[in-house]
Parts: sequence; structure tokens; C-alpha cells
Amino acid sequence: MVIMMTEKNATTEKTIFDAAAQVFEEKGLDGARMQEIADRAGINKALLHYYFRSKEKLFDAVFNKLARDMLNKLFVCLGQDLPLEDQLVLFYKEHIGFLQQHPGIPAFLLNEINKNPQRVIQFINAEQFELLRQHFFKQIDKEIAAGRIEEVDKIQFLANIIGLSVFPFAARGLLEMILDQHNVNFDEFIEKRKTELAQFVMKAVAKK
Amino acid sequence: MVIMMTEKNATTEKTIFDAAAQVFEEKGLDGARMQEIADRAGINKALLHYYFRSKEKLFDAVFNKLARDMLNKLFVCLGQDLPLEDQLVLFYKEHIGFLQQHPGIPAFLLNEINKNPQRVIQFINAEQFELLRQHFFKQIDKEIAAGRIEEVDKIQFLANIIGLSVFPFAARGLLEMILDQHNVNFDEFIEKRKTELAQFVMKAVAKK
DNA sequence: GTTATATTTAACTATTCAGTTAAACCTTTT
DNA sequence: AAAAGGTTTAACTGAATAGTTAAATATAAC
Repeated sequence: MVIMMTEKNATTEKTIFDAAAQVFEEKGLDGARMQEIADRAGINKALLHYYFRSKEKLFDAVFNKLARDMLNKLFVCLGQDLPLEDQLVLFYKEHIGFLQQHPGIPAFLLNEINKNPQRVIQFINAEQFELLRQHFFKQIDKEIAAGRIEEVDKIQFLANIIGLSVFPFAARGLLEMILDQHNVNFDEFIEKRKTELAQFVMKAVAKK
Repeated sequence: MVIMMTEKNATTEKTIFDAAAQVFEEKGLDGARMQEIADRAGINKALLHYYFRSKEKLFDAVFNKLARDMLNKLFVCLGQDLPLEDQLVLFYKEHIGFLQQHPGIPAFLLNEINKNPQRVIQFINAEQFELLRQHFFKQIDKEIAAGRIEEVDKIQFLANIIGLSVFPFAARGLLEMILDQHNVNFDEFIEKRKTELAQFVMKAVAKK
């Protein structure tokens, strides 16, 4: 008589969610089909609607989860209390490592946000985000005060740092084609960035 | 009796095309509606199909035009025969200037390419693109040989250069929100990059 | 003024798709 | 064994949408 979340119940929900994440990531909200999600989850459409009432609710669940994951990872990677250089080394190693495991997320999130900016407001307003920003800005101010780096526009600098790691994933479809022509593998290309970007950025702002 | 492209004919086609470009840019291929395109062009659906037989053909026309414009601009901006620093100054001024006039293009193109990489093959294989690559690589080799910059991985370097200008546009929806919270205007933010990115990049690779 | 083309109107077709329903079946709990 | 919830099946509904059609009207070319 008691309603409970059985193990089967939980795994089916997860199976559906993962299939939905795959399909939404590949096709976007508009291009995704509930039938395809059901197929990939190995279940039927009726059960799909039994767990997630509508396409919109399912999409929201997926979007929010992926956005939260992405933000959490950023928070951890950029929220350390380290000298800038160590911070950047760690950031690119961890952040790019994360993106390697979820290569479709940046393009998916950025695109859905562009089409419907409303979707992201709740995340931008999250205290977490504001904390991260404050922490990073303080870090930079310290480095400037200590004379280790030049004065920089902190927002521009943050955009540069993040853009350098995220852009290749956002442009992945195009980049893979170009790299192919050079017989360069996308994964190798990305792997190399983990170490080189920190040097690139440090040198760009280091005080002579 | 002679079939010819009257002025009206030409302007109507252009009107439709421009409306389609707007709608596809905002909503993507899957999210766009032929009715909305007709409405924005100020004509009816019948006439829309009279000029462009199908949604797919209309989309192809728009995609190809925008991709060609983008590529041509890149070619001009990066294809000059100048010392690297001057080249970068010119590149960011011109390229970002172009993107300011077409802020939705990067997100649109990258996204549609991610969803259907086939679409871009014809452009990647274009000789133009190969020429640009060769020219840029030669430029870099010259700078390295002359001892003006450090040895760099040229593909990584090119990705850094382009990513720094394109990323803020690809992430525009998100970035505008973040900048809003700092009372920074997106346009001002972008304007500043025109001059600062060249310095940032030059310093990152300059020989000590 | 006649002809050809451009454009509108409005109704229509065919398809795709999200979401529903109800009955049957399976699995786990009690 | 009975009950409850999980899952399947298969057919269905209703809405949205691309694309069509044919007749009427406007606009330009000759």
C-alpha cells in the first residue's frame, strides 16, 4: 500500500533521463522526438509519459541537470584558493577533462540558452555563481597587487579563460572536420590544450 | 514573352530570403516555421513556396549564404600579408566588426553544423579555406624564424585566435545576462575586445 | 488592351507528432 | 494468493505544420 521508489522504478527513470539527455543533446529541444527517446531508453512512449508528463517537463529536467553539472564543475575548478598559475593549470586540467566526458554539453546549453534566455535566469541568479565571480575577482586583484600580473579587465579575462576551453567544444562539428584534414585527432587536439592553455594565458597577463 | 528577373521579382526574393535568415537564425531549422517567415516577409505562404520550393531549399540557401559570408570575411581578415601583430590588430577590428553586424551568425552556424556536419563539408573542402590555412601557417613560420614569437602549435594557435573573438557571440545569450548583472553592456564589452585581444594574444606568444 | 507574370485568398491534403486511453501482462510486496 | 505498482500493446485523438491547388486579382511588359 505504501508508495515507494523501488530500485526498478529508479533505474527506469534514470534510463529514460539518460536517453533523453542524449537525444536532446544531439537534436535540441525542437529536433528531438519523444518516440526516439523512448526507443533509445528501450521502453515505449506510454511509459515515457508515465514518468515525465510532457516533453517540456522532460526537457526542463535534462536542461537543469546539465546546466547544474556544468556550473558545479566550473565552481569547483575555478573556486580554489591558489596562486593564479596553479589555479589555471588545475582549471584547464579539470574543466577540459569534464568537457571531454560531456563533449556535447556546451553546444547544447549555449544553443538552448540563445533560443530562450529565460531558461538560464535562475542559474545566473544563483548565489553560487556570484560567489564564484567574487572569489575569482579577488584572486585576480591579489595577483595584480602582488605585481605578478598586469592590470586586466577581469570580466574580459574571465571570458578569455573560459572561451579558450569551451570554444572547441561549441565548434566541435566544424573543428573535427578541419582537424581531420590535418590528420589530427580531436581528442589529441583537446588533450594538448589541457596543459598549453594555462601557459598561454599566464604569459598573456604576466608582468614583465 | 521573355522571362526575366524584374526588379520586383528580385526584391521579393531578397525580402523573403532576409526574413528567412532572421527566423532561421533565431529559431534554427527545426524551430523555424514557414508561416512565420512568410509573415515577416509580409507575404503569404503560397508565394513563399512559389519562390523557394521547400523549407529545406530555403534553409540551404540561407545556410550557404551565411557560411560563405562568414568564410569570406575570415579569408579577408586573416589573409593579409602583414607582420603578426598588425595582422591581429586588423583581424580583431574587422572580424569582430563583422560579428557585431551579424551577432547571431556564429551560434546559428555552429549549431546547425553540430547537428548535421555534412552541411559544412563543401565549405571545408573549398580551396579558399586551404589557401587561408596555408597563408596563415606561413605567416607564423616566418615570425618564428625571425625570432619574434615562440614556437607554437599552429592549429592550436589559430583555434585560440578565432575562439577568442567568436566565443562571446556563440555564448551571447548567457553572456548578456552575466554582463547585465555587472551593468556592463554587451556592445561595450565587445568593443573593448577589438583592441585588447590583439595585445593579449601577442603577449601570449611573444619571445622574451 | 492584351498577355505574361506576380501575388493574394482561402480552402484543402497529408503527415508528423505529443499526448491519451484502456486493457492486458509482468513483477514485487505482503 | 491477493494486491499494487510497473510495463507493454496498440489503437486513438487532436493539433501543428509543410506543402498544394485553383481561382481571382493586381502589376508590369509589349
